[in-house]
Amino acid sequence: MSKAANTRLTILQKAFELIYTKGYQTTSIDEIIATTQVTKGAFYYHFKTKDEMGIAIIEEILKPTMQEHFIQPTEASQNPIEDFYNMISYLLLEDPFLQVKYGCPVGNLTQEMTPWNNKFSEALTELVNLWKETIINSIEKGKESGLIRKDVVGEQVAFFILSGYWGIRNFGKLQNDNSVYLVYLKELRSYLDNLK
Amino acid sequence: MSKAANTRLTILQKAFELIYTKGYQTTSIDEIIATTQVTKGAFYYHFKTKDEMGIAIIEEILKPTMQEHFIQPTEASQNPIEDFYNMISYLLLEDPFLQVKYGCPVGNLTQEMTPWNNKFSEALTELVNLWKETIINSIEKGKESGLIRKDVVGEQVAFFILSGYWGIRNFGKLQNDNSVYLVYLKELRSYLDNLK
DNA sequence: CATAAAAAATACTGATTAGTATGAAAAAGC
DNA sequence: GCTTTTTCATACTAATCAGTATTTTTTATG
Repeated sequence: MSKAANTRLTILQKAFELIYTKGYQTTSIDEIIATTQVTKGAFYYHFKTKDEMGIAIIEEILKPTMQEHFIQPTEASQNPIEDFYNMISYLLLEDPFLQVKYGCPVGNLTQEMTPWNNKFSEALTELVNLWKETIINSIEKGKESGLIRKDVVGEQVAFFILSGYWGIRNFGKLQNDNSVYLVYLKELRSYLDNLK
Repeated sequence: MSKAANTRLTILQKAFELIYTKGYQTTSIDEIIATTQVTKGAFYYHFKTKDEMGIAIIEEILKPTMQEHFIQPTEASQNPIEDFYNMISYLLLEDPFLQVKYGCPVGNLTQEMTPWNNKFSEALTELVNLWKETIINSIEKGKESGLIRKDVVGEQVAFFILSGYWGIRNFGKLQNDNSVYLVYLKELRSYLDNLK
């Protein structure tokens, strides 16, 4: 990777960490360049505005991560119900980057940036739709293989699972204690079993 | 109500509206006093800091509203499952103040202010716990009256319902279209029926 | 009405914000 | 090596921010 490309990636990664923990609006460019040891000239060479950097974080950091961790595993799945549970459980309890008190990066950005910033809304919508469609496809496969009841509606379940995940992440932020995750997961288990 | 008390209440109400639509951090005191037609001297006579005003909004606007609209109706309920659905459905589709694109005021504040502001966390936790406990009590009553299965765990269901609500509110913000609510409500109906 | 206290008005401050103007260094192309 | 383009560095600006200092007006109380 060229030195310039490295500078750009460093900015994106460090900025993302700051934004995840502090929020987008309250993370200043001065703070970003201080922690990255990059000058303002360099920053504005790579990004025309702060928002352009924000979009780049979604496209170049969040999107690939989501592809790798959620989309591909789910697509390869043979047992949707088991894998939905494992996916959520992994995200809540085991993912090494995510922390209870900081919630879900995508959920946070959605809450903070919509409905005022169209660019953010579009980029985030694309991200979320990707995840949603993958879940729907997985449910359809499960219905064909007999693991899921035929009368289950994929879209409804997808929204229900993802909503619950975003919501419990918000509870986690509030309580800063992953015991809420454990309670939630028990009920998720029960809900998912009812799809069989 | 004295003129002073009226000034204070006006500030709280208008500030709350601004914060609901724009977010807390991005709503400035200058903006609040501009829309309320109140001077800075008056504002800082009533509130020592911006955060003190924020807490007052939670205590004096959000809390009474929640008491009136969610707590009392649920406590009076004879049929928990039906009333849970109606409560969520009302909030999503009928409440005259709430708007799809702005999400849930309590959820928004939680996302934005935790984990950095302890005062906010405490005030919001109190609010949410009130709601949660009311749901749990209602479930217990439902179990006694035979409307809900005995093996249902109240706390799990409470978290599941509230998480789903917060989450779908965030989806609403993202899509700015209440069709996501309709899809969500269908699955909620199905989930709740499984508690019988 | 007189006085004291409460309530509000005005003008300011220092810090922080995103973004810019300009020039210097580094890298690439020939 | 020379030139051009890319990449980065420094110093600045105008706007906005939460909060303060001070004074004036309004209200309550005797």
